[in-house]
Amino acid sequence: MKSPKKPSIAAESDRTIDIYTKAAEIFHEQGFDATSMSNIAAAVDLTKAGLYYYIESKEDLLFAIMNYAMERLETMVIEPSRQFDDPRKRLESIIACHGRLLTEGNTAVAILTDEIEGLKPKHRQQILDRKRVYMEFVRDTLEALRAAGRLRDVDSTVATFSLFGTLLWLPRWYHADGKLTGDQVIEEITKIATGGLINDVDGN
Amino acid sequence: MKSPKKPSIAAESDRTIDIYTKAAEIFHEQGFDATSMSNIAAAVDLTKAGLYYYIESKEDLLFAIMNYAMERLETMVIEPSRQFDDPRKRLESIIACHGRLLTEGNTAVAILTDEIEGLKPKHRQQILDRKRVYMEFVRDTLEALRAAGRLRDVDSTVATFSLFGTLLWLPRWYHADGKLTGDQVIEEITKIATGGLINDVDGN
DNA sequence: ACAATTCTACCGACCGTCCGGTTAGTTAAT
DNA sequence: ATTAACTAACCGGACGGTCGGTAGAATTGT
Repeated sequence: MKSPKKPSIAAESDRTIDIYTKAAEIFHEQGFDATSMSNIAAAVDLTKAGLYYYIESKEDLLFAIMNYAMERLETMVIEPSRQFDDPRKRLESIIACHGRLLTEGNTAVAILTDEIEGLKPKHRQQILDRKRVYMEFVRDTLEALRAAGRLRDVDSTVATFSLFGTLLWLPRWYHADGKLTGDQVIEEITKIATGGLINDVDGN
Repeated sequence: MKSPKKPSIAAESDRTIDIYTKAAEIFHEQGFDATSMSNIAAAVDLTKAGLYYYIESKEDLLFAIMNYAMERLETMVIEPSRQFDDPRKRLESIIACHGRLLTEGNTAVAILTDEIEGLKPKHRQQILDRKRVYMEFVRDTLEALRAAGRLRDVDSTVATFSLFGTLLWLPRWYHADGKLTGDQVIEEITKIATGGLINDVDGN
């Protein structure tokens, strides 16, 4: 009766997901290199050998976390935002969805940026390729704005990186128990980012 | 006749400065934890033992680099920008000066953000305190804009972090041999950031 | 003037520790 | 009896750091 089937991303067991989640948190707090497998094992109440019953290697664990994070980005940011035809609405959706992933504590997504160097070249390239797709989705959105005469006179590549910088920095300073709620922070960031990009001559 | 006195930051020898510079570059490329002392030693044509003639410990080396970076931020960003009384000019100066430090390859400044966890708690707190001073300088500038009725309706803390995010992300994607020059990138970032913050109703 | 001494800038070899990962075996439930 | 889910003990290797020593330049004593 309790979770009879769990056809998640790759049919992982509950325990495996628990390990991924905890590992992502610890990687996020301490960094990949500074985290030992014993640290992770202890956090999920296992010995190191017990942990290796579930995973193949440290690098593989990181790769799995990053694949999960990319899958979240794609299904929780790109897909929902793609449904907006209006480029401004689409841009706002990207910021809000991505921001929400980060403020709601999806540490895996936060790791995506910081720990890429921990991957072997082949795995790294796979993740970078998927990130590139995301980046070009954002850039295309900006270019759609430009085509409609609604983008300020800014380079879309620099604009995309600027937006990413703002978003990627978010999990390093935002804490859920601060004076602003996650939704408030997202709204502020949306105001700032769109204000810097959108030509507001006709007020929409 | 050749450099008779060199009263630099702390009267360091040429060799020491060379070590700091090279170490900063390698830390920036590979990360602090992923860099071994032998790596650094080889990069400055020394053995590990020879390297330890100049430094006390790996952590101490990182601390020295970060102190140097903070000193650069203070003298090359805060001090020159403080001379502008007009808050908009001051904000633009902050972005331009900080951006220039990063595009001109001051790797030490780039490290400041990413490798804080490598420091011992006491040293880390010292650096964080100095960074806090910088952050409040930026926030005060935004509040001065607000007092003059020239800031959009945005939270100044979130705005400061957003700006920092954009700047701190810069050295991770900008390469000097790209299609845009450093100055062009800085100008674009300035447009985007100020556009998102400044209330342009009366055009200045 | 020159030998004796001291100092600067380094090196080869080594040490204890910790890490990622393995192996051989145990336990508990089917 | 078999299998899934572990554990205690261990391994090779890399790491940060140390130690004893030394070539050569600089300084000092006479």
